[in-house]
Amino acid sequence: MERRSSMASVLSRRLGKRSLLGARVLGPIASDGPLGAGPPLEPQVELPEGAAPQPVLTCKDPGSREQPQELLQALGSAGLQQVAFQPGQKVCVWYGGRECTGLVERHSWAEDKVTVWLLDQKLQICCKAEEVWLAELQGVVPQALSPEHGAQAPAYRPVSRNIDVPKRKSDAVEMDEMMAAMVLTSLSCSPVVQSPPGAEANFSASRVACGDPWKESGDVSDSGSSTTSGHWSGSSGISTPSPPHPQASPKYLGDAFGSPQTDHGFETDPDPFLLDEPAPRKRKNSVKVVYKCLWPSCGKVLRSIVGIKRHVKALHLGDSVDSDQFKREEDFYYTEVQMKEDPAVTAAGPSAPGTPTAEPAPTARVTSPSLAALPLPPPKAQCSGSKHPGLESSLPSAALSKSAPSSFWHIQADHAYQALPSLQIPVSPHIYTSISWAAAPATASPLSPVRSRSLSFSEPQQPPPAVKSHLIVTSPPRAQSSTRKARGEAKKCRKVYGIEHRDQWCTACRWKKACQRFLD
DNA sequence: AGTGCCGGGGG
DNA sequence: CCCCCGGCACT
Repeated sequence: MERRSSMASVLSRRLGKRSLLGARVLGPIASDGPLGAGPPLEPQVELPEGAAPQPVLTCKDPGSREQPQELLQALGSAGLQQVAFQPGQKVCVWYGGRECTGLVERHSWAEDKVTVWLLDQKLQICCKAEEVWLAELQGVVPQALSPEHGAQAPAYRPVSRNIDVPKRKSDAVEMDEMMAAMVLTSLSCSPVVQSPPGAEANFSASRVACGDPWKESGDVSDSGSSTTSGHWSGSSGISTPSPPHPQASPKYLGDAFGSPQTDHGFETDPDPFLLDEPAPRKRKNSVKVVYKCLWPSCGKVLRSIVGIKRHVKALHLGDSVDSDQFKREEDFYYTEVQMKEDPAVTAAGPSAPGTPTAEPAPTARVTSPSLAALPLPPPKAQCSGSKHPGLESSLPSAALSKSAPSSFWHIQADHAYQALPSLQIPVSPHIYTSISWAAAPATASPLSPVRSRSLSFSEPQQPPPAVKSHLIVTSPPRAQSSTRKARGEAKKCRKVYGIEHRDQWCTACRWKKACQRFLD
């Protein structure tokens, strides 16, 4: 009745918005695969439009290469060689357990991060500068591994500095095993992991293994906040059973099994991790990076990776862990923390990062050396009164890792709808993932989440040659009123699960709201 | 016709 | 809040 009347006004209002949208500043972003069609948008920031065109966007790195002297120092302390990577440079990265070559997308000094386009993987990752080395430099090639990549040997690899790096016979399978082992290990031993058990479990090895199953665009970048809808459960192949959390929501489990596409075991929506620089990338120069030992009652803080590794290895791991499988285990026992200036780090001992005591996200950021991190249930979520308390708290990683297609993240994601800010979650002592739920409309982050592709959830479709990421328009005239999300090309719950399994949809979808699970 | 999702509305 | 749904923009 009156709805009608109000409708009118609403309508006009809506139209207004829509028309704006209709104008579609982001035209190209939506579906037009080809980027050409787009309006005369400026080259726009970090839009890695396809790896194809040489990515030399020299122009604008958001607040990057400025004058991070401090950082340099910090790095120096780490005893690492510091290189200024230029966009377009060919480099090697230790990613997913092996070296991958790629092109430098940009080098953010402030973060000491380098965004690299992995050619083989067709994805972009963001890692610490230390983990990247110029491909051209034929320097001290440490191990004799990467026989295959013989082409360019790493001139420098952080890890190998003190400790013999694992590089074994680059074997995908072995890699998996290794990862699995690591995961398990950290799962059972790691001090911090206790609370968020699902953690490592999710961190399935399979996705870490470079060049493999993890969908093409499985990028993992720790770059600030990445829009994420978090979800998906473990890997298909490996089901890391974690004894601790036996019971899962019968409901979800049930559904999971019943669900037709459960077989996939995971629903990846890699995009979330896409590289979207957190708008406020700028960091105070006073950032200090330290590495904290996460061993139970240790909490030692060192300023260099090498140092911390040595510490962990020597004091906690001992030499026993020698089988190459564990060589890099130290990685799991320390965490990198970037602090503003706070000398209080040391005191942080008690509240280990992995603990639910989520640290005030902004201050601490951690990156995993070379492992792809998976999103984890934000520890915070629990606090923020979510409705499935039981579920979340006892969310069995195991359970979800195998069949529940959406159980775990599903749940989390659902709440995401409720607008979670953006937090970083510890995935494992040393692996953090930052997630930020796109509650972005408000913040006019010019460079906001960019989703590139739709996750091929139930169809093994091959990724197009180049990962395309649509950039988010930053139309100068700030048409950021783009309230209505441009129709995503990604699959949404409905498509994925079908109406029959509506109960598996994310709540947002169920409520006919913007899908939070497969956001685009 | 089918979808995605904004704006509203009911309980 | 949680959940549903009319309706409209898009596909």
